[in-house]
Amino acid sequence: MASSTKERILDSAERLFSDSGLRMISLRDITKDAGVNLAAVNYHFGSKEALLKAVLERAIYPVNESRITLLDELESQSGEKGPAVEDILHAFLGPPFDAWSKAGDRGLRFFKLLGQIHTQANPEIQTVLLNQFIQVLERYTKALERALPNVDSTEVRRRMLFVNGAMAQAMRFGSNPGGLAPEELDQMRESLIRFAAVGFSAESISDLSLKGRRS
Amino acid sequence: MASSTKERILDSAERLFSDSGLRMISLRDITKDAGVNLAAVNYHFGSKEALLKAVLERAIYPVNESRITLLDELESQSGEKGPAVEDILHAFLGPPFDAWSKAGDRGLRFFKLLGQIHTQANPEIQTVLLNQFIQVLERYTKALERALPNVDSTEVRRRMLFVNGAMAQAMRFGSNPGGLAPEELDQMRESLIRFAAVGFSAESISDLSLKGRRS
DNA sequence: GTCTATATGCGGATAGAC
DNA sequence: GTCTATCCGCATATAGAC
Repeated sequence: MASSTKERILDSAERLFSDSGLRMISLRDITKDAGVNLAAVNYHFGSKEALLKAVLERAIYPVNESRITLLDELESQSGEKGPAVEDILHAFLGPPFDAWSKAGDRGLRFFKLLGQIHTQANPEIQTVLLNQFIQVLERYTKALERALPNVDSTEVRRRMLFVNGAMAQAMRFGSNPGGLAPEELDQMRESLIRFAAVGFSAESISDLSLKGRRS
Repeated sequence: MASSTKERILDSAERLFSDSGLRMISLRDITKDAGVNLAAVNYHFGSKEALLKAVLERAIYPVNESRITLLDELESQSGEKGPAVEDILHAFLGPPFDAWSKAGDRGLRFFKLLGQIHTQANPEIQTVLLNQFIQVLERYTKALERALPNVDSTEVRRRMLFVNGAMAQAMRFGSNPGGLAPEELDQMRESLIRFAAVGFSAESISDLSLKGRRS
């Protein structure tokens, strides 16, 4: 067989949840799309919520795993001063973009799905998700603090927030109807890394006034 | 009376939609929270979707309006070269932050609500929303292109995407339980403007390689 | 493991009295 | 304008035959 009932359910659920939200999609929608019986969901997963968890784990785990691996490699290869800002950001931003371009439709869906979770899922599921990501975020924040000894810690964390938001927005944009061609996707990634690296390396706020620099 | 039935419905709907999503919240939830009768929603607004539109218009219009006004002022006061990047970004990012700090709980809800719309609303509502915002975005993009003659147009648009995402993420973060103290909010805004201004002013991608700058 | 049939409840919307 | 009562459809979940 091409794929098992369980996998077909996961595929359909991932696609439909991502495109249209968690609550808008019924088990009937999913089972119809997957070409399986309605009762199969409860047989294989137990409930709609348990199905959502299974979808999440399958989709998200590989990206975070890859980010950790890449940072490990960077740190083992770098010298006393640790990896450079650009390299760190490349390791952080690369995997989601790679997932996007390599996995075709499935890759970009990952980010829509994150958005759906963030706005709709119950706290328990959000926590499961957040805990995984926080581990990654902490590792990267520490690496960046080391690479930027002149920027204070709370400022590094704020900037990491900005980078995350910028990345999510770029992904959402690319997943619109029409989408992005492969070379546009590459440009987007490089632009983002550059934008983030320059922003991260900025001096702290007090150095320059934000006004009166016209002409 | 403290507020009319219509206003109480709008207040409750805004809060509940923002916190928990559009589809998760029923008219029964809203009318119970507002302390009004279930049938009042259909009497005053006609349908759940019409209620959502009313909530949106009330929440979003003032911010975009304010952004346009501020840019008008900047441009009338600036000379031949037009406003500086920092000033433009200040005008773009200021109003949402002001709404946030001034309106108390209501201000921050605005951004959660945007997120809900983006992931859950039907295309018609998204389009209404987007059309308003696109006008603002176009005005600001043109101003930035003028201020950055050495950065090409598609790159300016990409960076505007990043700024939007960073802003949204900052807002979402601040709206978490615990939230941000007023002075932390100010720091967040200044950090974001600085981060964005520096990122915007970066040279185009080809100038520096992104690798091999370690040690 | 997979199906049909059904239990049970919540959803939006409305009719019609007051 | 506001209320109660109700229509009707769709949701999740499960029972039980095959």
